[in-house]
Amino acid sequence: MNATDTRERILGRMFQDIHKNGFQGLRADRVIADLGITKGALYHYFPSKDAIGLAVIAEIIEPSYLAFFRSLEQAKGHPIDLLKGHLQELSDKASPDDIYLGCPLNNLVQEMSPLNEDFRQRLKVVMDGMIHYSARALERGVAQGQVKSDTDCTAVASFMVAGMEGAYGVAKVLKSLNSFHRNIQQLLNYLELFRA
Amino acid sequence: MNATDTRERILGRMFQDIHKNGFQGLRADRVIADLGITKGALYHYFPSKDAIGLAVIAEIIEPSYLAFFRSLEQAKGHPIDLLKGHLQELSDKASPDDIYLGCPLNNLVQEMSPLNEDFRQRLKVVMDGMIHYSARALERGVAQGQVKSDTDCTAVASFMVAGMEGAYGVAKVLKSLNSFHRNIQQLLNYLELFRA
DNA sequence: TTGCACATACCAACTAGTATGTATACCTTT
DNA sequence: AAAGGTATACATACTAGTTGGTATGTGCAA
Repeated sequence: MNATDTRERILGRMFQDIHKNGFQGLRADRVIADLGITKGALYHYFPSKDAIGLAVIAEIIEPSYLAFFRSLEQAKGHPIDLLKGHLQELSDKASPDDIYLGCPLNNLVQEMSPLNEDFRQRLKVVMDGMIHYSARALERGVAQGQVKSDTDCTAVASFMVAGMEGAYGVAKVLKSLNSFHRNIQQLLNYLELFRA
Repeated sequence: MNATDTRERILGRMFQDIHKNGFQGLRADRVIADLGITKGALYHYFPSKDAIGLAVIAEIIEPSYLAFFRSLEQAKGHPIDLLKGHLQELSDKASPDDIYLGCPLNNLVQEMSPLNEDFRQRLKVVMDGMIHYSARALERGVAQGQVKSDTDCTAVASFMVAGMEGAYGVAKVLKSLNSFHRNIQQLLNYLELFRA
């Protein structure tokens, strides 16, 4: 077991605990007991609880969310199909647990944005990225005649992200995978409106 | 100062504190210090912290959210106009603080649904209500030829709520009232699609 | 004189964080 | 290659400050 492994194991479990309990509900003691390590190990890698949360955002959440949206820059194909494909995949792959625990990004956004400016800014980077890359893809679509020329690309991209997060949230209270599927479907219908 | 007043003063401040800090971040000590009362008063009215949270949902959040949607049952006028009017009002009246602190309902949904089944069920009642009354209004619209006959009213109502919550969430991280306005506008455009 | 509406004082359990010890790998010097 | 020093990667034990909750007392109105 080398150092990198331990750090990543810690981060992984912290992510899971935050996903379920929120950052304020995160209990470092619970996680380290679960991992079979001690406080010495934890505080060797992270100076504080806040640092753990920020590391989870930067090293786990941000990469996993932005991977797809960044890939839009080089992706070939109709931007609306690409975006719809991604949403469809989210919908298809969502497990009951994914729905019950909600979107990790959205959870942290709702909880931490008003409480900690460092958190908010890190989360904003992710959200901005998702919207930005989607909007750029749509803009290229406009330029290529694939997307209606009067489309407000940023507004559509932003609403797509909002609809997605909202779909997670509603499904979470209702504890209903079907609700998620239905709402994503409505979002897909919405996106279709902008095809040229 | 009679008893009812004290109870409601407590509940009101608890709501504010929860709105900002979340339920897990709620500190009873902070609130009672703020109100100038003591633990004796607090625990005279509420047996536990959970009871406070549930009372806030049942007595403050639920009535304030469902008031409009219940009113749809007797409301005259085009259902799409009624729904759009409500969203437009939310958009117009939203203060920077409303956006920064987010939607109280959505905040609690994200935080508490996986943690406490009592909370989830109380919150689900509110969310179900919003969707249910909206869907019924749309169905009456279908019957009266105001709404397209092939409309999946529940799906549209559900997505409207999701879009609304999503709009709050995105605006919250971005700390942008404009983002909220834009996303609500997109939601209004979406609703317009179903006018007969 | 009984019950309601609080106030006061207190506590047990937790929780992030620290101070300190130690085994081991690695690197340098002789 | 052996010796010796040093940084890394943890483990152990402890603490200070919270935090929800309780036990008990008290003024007052009906």
